[in-house]
Amino acid sequence: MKRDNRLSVALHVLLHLDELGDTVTSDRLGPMLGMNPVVLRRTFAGLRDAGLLTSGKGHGGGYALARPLREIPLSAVYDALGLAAPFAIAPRDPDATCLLERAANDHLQAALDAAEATLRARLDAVTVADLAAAARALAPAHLAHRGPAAPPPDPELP
Amino acid sequence: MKRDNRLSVALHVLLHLDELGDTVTSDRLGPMLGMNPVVLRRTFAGLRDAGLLTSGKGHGGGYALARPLREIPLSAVYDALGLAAPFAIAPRDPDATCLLERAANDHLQAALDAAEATLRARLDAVTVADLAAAARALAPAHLAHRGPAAPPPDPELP
DNA sequence: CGTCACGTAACAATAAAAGTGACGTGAAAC
DNA sequence: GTTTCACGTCACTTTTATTGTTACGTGACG
Repeated sequence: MKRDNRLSVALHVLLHLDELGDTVTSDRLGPMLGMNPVVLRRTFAGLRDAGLLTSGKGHGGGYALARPLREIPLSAVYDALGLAAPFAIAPRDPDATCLLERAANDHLQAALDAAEATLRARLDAVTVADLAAAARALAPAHLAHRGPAAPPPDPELP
Repeated sequence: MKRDNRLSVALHVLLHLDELGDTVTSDRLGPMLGMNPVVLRRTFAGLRDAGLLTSGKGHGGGYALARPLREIPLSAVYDALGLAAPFAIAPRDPDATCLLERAANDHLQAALDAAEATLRARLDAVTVADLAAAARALAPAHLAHRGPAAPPPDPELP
């Protein structure tokens, strides 16, 4: 089963954009992340359309944050990427005529919906700035120069 | 993103095995489900190893339930299939050296873990027999000949 | 002992994602 | 105004995962 890691990549990029505080080109970002620049540009299209980052052409062009990380909940990034569904499993035929299959699929779908709601609640409760703060907490010596750190987010909510 | 529907298929088969109350060969099941018999046998290997169904060779062989549906929570089927992870998204590199990436991946993984816990709780709370009851509730006229129906499971828990 | 059906391995076909090259467009630099 | 840069996007290739298919061994039943 192949898993999509665009969300992970997007968060990583947003954090680096904030750290650099500058516009960065996809040609620089590609090697940094070990990805093809074209693939990155494809991924960023959604983030740009969602207003999370800006893109500029020509000299001095590239990508930059459109707003502070504190105003970007993880769920906004999740939505911006337009991931069809977060699950690797799904009912075989949501509109099956067989009643037995229907009953199975209906309950399976309900369970998946509940799980997705949990995921979304988690992503809603944390901003990208919280991740930056968590990173600073991991290595206070190196990166403790970006303003007062917010209290590290509770790493394990109930 | 490709989604796995083996869980849906497995539940469907278990329900039909119960309805037929007999051993069924993969060559009969394949066309019924629009799947290749070999693929079904591959899928059933896990269910057999987990003790959910029995398989017999030769004349009169095929697959049959190893125990009543009431003793099979959906989570047992889920586990028996050995689905690596229920999610289509994942951190890009769980052991990243970049602290920013680490922070992002750690939180993403925690959110995914929470969602999986929700999914598992749902699958634990329902047995395959509950699905059969739900199917009977959908069409009381047709299939109401398999004993008294349990109350239909609450379709939307909090 | 012949047939049936599982269990598996090896291989082909298919499909999805990623990588690649090319080109148009707008913006800045010169 | 022309050159250079970098995005945006298309078309195409490569890669990888899953599924389908064929084949064959093994045990069970008649």
